[in-house]
Order: sequence, then structure tokens, then C-alpha cells
Amino acid sequence: MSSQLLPVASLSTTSRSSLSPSSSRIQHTLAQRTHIPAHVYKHPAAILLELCTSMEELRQIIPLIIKNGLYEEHLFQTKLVSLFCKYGSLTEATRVFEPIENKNDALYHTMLKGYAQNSSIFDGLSFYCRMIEDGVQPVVYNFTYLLKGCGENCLVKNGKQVHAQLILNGHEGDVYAMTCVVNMYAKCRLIDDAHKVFVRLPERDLVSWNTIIAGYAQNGFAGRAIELVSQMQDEQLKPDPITIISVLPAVGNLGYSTIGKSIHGYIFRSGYECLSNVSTALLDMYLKCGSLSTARVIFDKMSVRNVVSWNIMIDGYAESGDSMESLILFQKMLDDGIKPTGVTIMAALHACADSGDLSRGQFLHRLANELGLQNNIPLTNSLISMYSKCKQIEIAGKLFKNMKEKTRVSWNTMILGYAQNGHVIEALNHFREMKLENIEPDSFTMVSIISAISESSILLQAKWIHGVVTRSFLDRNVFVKTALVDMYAKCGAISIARKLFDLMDEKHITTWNAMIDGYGTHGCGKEAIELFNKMENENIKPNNITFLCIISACSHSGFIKEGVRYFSIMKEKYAIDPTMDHYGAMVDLLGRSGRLQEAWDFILKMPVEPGVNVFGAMLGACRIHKNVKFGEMAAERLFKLNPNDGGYYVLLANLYASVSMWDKVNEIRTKMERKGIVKTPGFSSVDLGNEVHSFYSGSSWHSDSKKIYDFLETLMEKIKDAGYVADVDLMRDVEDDVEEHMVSVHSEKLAIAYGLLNTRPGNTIHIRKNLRVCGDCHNATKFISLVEKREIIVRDLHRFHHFKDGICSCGDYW
DNA sequence: CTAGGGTTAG
Repeated sequence: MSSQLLPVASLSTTSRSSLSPSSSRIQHTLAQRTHIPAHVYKHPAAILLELCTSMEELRQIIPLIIKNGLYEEHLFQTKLVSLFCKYGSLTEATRVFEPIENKNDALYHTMLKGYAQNSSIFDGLSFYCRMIEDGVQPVVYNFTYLLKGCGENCLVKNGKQVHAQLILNGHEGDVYAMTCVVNMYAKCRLIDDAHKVFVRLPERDLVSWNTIIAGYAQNGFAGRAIELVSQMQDEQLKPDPITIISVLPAVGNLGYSTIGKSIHGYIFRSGYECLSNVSTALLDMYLKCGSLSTARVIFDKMSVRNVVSWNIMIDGYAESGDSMESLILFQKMLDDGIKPTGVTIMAALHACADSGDLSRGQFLHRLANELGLQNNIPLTNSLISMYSKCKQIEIAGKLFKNMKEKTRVSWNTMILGYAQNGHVIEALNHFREMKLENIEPDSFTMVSIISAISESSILLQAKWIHGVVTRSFLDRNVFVKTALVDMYAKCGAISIARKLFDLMDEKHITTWNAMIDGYGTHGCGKEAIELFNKMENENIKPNNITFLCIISACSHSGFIKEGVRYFSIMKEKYAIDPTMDHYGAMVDLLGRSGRLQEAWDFILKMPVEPGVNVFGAMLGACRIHKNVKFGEMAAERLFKLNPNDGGYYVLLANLYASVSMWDKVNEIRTKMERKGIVKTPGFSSVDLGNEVHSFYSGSSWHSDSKKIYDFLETLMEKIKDAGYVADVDLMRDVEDDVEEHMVSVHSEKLAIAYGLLNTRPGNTIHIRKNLRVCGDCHNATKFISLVEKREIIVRDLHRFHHFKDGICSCGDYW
């Protein structure tokens, strides 16, 4: 028997046999197993190496190998190379590998595996080249490692080279290797190429079907993936757990709950439901189909949950808006001793961002650091998003700045953060920097930057970004187009908004909502209602936001009956449950029109506990109608819910001021001081086309200050001659009293004066105010529009006022 | 050395 063995030399690099790969493999295995004397492979050191589980153990065994003179044995050399690679030390593996004089094939193959799997795939590819140069015959599994690496890193060119090498070495008939090729093309997003290889496979077994199914699913061809599952069954192959896990995300993405349920049945019949990864994929499918409750039932029934199951449920609740349950589940997961991953933390951060839970967000930040996830890009993006949504834009900015590597999503998150926090200039600066760093903006970038510009209400910028969007061909995206409609409406150009709206052939529900809301804030209640009717005629289902927009549009235009009707058809015709925002909008609708008793009764009849916004709307209405009785009732409930919002204290103080209850006004001011509550200082800005100038009440830091005040003085005289009478009560509003002695100079008036001084006669003036416009300024602006023959468009916190020829589009109802 | 497929995500 021993006489038939090949000498070791024939396997070394010096002598190449012309044997086919498979027979050579068998021979060298035999040689290795049998040529090596028993005292070598049965040596205690060999056994220790087999049992070795860590680098530390390995380092302890090495002296033993050397002491026993076993270091030169191929068996030990191969094993050492393999173990060093496994524990991540390519350097030490190389230190063993390189000095060996007669390297056998096995050593090369081991080293190649190490490079391909534990180093960069590029190292694996170059080592492959060297191996060929050294005259070593590759074996089929060398290609499988390389193909996997190319696929994971999306290296199409290298992947194709390996594919070619595979064919050259005569492996095109090997299902295992060719399945790797299918997988490589699929991972490189060349699903058509993957399919071409798949149909030519010598044999299509379960694994190769699974590969192509997963390929279609991961490349977004969900329907095709589902189709292929039926096709494989036509070929008498039964879907296994991996088929199911691959196809369920596709079913979920399409929202095919019927197919999803039938797969659930199949899982049950096959007894796969006890597999945690199968159940986990089911959770994901049900959540994507919108059945949170079904997902929860499955989750609760699972005997073994993996970390992905938790992650999916935590994110499912966050996604559905139930931040509370999401965070409860997260806590439960920690209590169960399950170690969270980056994805867990991202999901929980999502919930914190939605609920504005900063302290828990900070806890998650510390936890992420403890888990060593500092350099995890998606996680840092989520942190930036959380800090932005919790109004900690400086912290968000710092995190962003310190990122070693930024993806486009990082830029988008940061820009959105600045946009949502009203930092328009920072948003625009980052947009410019992003392009300087050669990161192409996408539709998300554009939506953020457009909404930043909407916030600033600068028409010239609006037109500029519209041009940028068009030139980059992103204006075909429905979300971008919707953002443009919203932007023009928010920049005062409601008719341009409508033109863009009419040009869109594909409209999303948010597109309709943006347009209806635009009409609403411009006081065009009639147009808003017409659009709503058009929407119903076109069989487009309104959502809860649509109703919020239409009710608020009715409120701005004083259409009480219509508003009440929309509130009832929302429930009766569309089965949409009102949210707290809807209740707030209804109280605003009734209250603003002076039906304070009705509004109060409405609050009392609410089926849920009224929130801050509901009492806030009530208090606002009482302020307009100078009703102290209801105002105090609303304020009392309000301060119990949210004792630290300065805006509501100011509102109540203004209510008292409007009826000259000065000691009450002072009482509130003292209370605010004692509690350290600050009010938002009011400011107004005027858009001069290429510059924007901002003014605080009574501010005098502007370089043209003297000129502005002089002009304003003559202007006030002029409107007095035309019949304007200053409303002293309204002027004593505490909203804007940054400097008490200057209350007569509210920021709006300064901004208008500066606008008049710096624009040509006849040009429209665009003003933006961060708070609600005050009664005296409103009245004065009407007169200014008359005597100066100017159209003045003022956007305040809630709506637009178009002043022209002495009247305002709001009809003094705001 | 001793081969191929899979689930969550900004």
C-alpha cells in the first residue's frame, strides 16, 4: 500500500503534475495523511492546534511546536498559516509562509483563503496572481473565495476576471463554483448577467435557485423573485428555509399580504416556524404589509428570538410612530440580556428622534460608544438625525464634522437637520461643500435643500434651486416635484406652485396635500376645497394629513360649516381616526371664528385626553376674541401639560394686555422670570432679491439705522393722514418687546421700511416673520400698501397675508 | 486548504 504513495516532492512547487485538479486533490490529501508519520500528526501539539480557539492559545502552543522540532513539518506550517489568518493576523501568517522553501499547494491555498477572507479582497486577488506565477495549480475552491469577495465589494471587473479564470481552468461544469458566479453577478447588481449564468448551469439545484431568487429580491425585482419560487416548485424542488428568508422581504416590499399569508401557511406545514430566522423574516414581512399587530403576535410566540427579531420589532414600532412601545421593547431587550447591535441602536434612535427624547438619545449615544461603534457610518448618521430632531443642531454638526468618512446619506442627514432647525444658510453651505467634495446630490438632498429654502421664503433662491434641480435631472422625482410645489407656495408664489402642480402627471398624496395646504395658508379656502373635490373625483384617497390641511384651510378662510363637514367625513367616509393635530385644528376653526363656547364643548367631548396643541388653539382664539374666562380655563389646563413653553405664557399675557389687565400681565412676567422661561424673540426679514435683511423690534444695529427710522417716521405720518390710528393695546403686546421703550417700532415695520427704501416703486415686497403678525402692524401694513401703492406679502408663523390697495387677503381674519 | 445560497438598516 505504501509503495503507491507519491513522494512529497511531487506536490511541491518544483514539480507540476499534469493531473486534473480533482485527482491531484485526492492524491495530495492522501499523501499528506499518510506520508506524514503518525508521531507527527498524532503529536500532542497537533491535537492542541486542532482545539485552539484564540490567538492567545495559539501563541502558547507555538513554543511547544518549535521545541519538538515540528516547525518544519508541512502539516504544522499549513495549520499555523490557517490559524493566524483565522485570528486576523495576516502579518504573522505571512511570516510563517514566506520563509518556507518547498511550499506545497496546500500552503498556497491556505494563504489565499486567508488573504481573500481576512484581508482585503485585493490582497486575495494579487496573491492569486502570484500563486499562478509561482506555477501552482489553482483548485476550484480558490475561485469561490475570490468570487465571494468580488461580490461583497461590488468589484465587477475583478469578478469577471475570476469568472474567466474559472472557465480557463475547466470548472464551468462545477455547480458549486458556477453558483458562486451567479451570486457574484447578483451582488454586483448585474442581475441579468447572473440570470444568464443561472440558465446555463449544468444542473439547477436548490442552492442555485435560492441564489438567483435572493439576487432578484436584493436587486429590487421583488415580483420576479416571487415568480421564480413558483418556477422552482414546477421543477419539483421544495422551497427550504433559505428560499423563504430570501423571498419574504420581496413579498413585504410589494405589500402582498395574501402571498405573505400563504407562505406563512407553508412555513407552518413544513414545521419551519420554530426556526428563529424564518419567523424573523415573517415579522419583517408583516410589518412591511402594515400588520403590526400580527407581527407582534408572532414575536410574542417565538420561543427563540435572535437580535434581528428584536431589531425588526423595535424599528417596526418606531416606523409606525409608536415611539413609546418601540423604546419599551428596546428596554425589554436589554433586560433580557441581549446585546444590541448597531441596527438596534439606530432603530431606538429613530424612536427618540420622533418623540424628542433627548436624554434617552444621549444614553444610546454612550451605549454605541461602549459597543465600539464610533466609526459606524450609518449609526453616526442616525445620531446626527436624532440630535437634529431634538433641536441639538450644534451637537449634530460636531458629530458630522468629526466623521472620518462621510457618505451621501451623511450629507443628506446633516442638510436636513439644518433645514428642519431653520438654519438655512448652514444648509446651503453644506450643499455647496458636498458638491465640492464630489458627492452628487440625489433626490433626498434636493428635498432637504428645497425645504430649507421654503423656510426662508426667498423667491430668488427658490428659482435658483429650481434651476439646479432641473439641470441635474432630479426634477423627474415625484418627491422633488412635490417639494418644489410646497416651496413656491411657501415663498408666496402660489400661482407658480399651481402651474407646477398641473404639470405633474404622477402625483403622490403629499403632492395634493402640499397644494391644498398652500391654498390654505394663502387664505384661498375656495381653491383648497375645489382641489379636494378634484382629488375625490379622481378617486385619490385623502390621508389624515389631507384632512389636516383642508380643515386648517377652512379655518384660515372662516369656512366653519365646511370644516366641520370635513372632520366628520374623515371618520365616516374614509375611516380615518383623528389625531391630536386634527382636534387642535377643529378647536382653531371654531375658536378663531369666535365660537368659543362651541370650541370648549368640543374639547370636553373629545374621546381622548386633549393635548397641548388643543388648549393652545383655544388660548389663541381667546386672545383674538379677548375672552378672559375661557382663556384662563385653557391656560390652566395647558400649563399643567407643558409648563415650560414661553410662547403660551406670552399668549396669555397678551390676552390680559388686550383687556388692560396690567397687574395680571406683570404677574405672568414675574412668573416667567422666576421659572426662567424665555420667549422667542420676534424678528422679521425682508427679501431684496440678492440679499435678506433681518430686524428685531427696536433694533438699531443696522448700518442704515438712522435712515430707516427717519423714513419710518415720515411713513407713519403719511398713513396717519390716510386714516391709520395706532392701536395702543395691541402695541403693548409682549411678543416683541425686546426693548420696552421702542415697542412702537415692531420688527415688521422696520423690515417694510427697509424694503420700501431699497426696492423700485411698484415692486412687491416679501416679508417673513417668525411669529404671528401683530394687529397694529397688520393694520399699518394695509395703509402702507395703499399710500405707497405697493403689494406687500407677509408670511407669518401660520399663514400668508397679501396686502394690496389697503386691504389684506386674510380679510382681517387670522 | 477540503467549495455554493439567507433575514433587520441611514
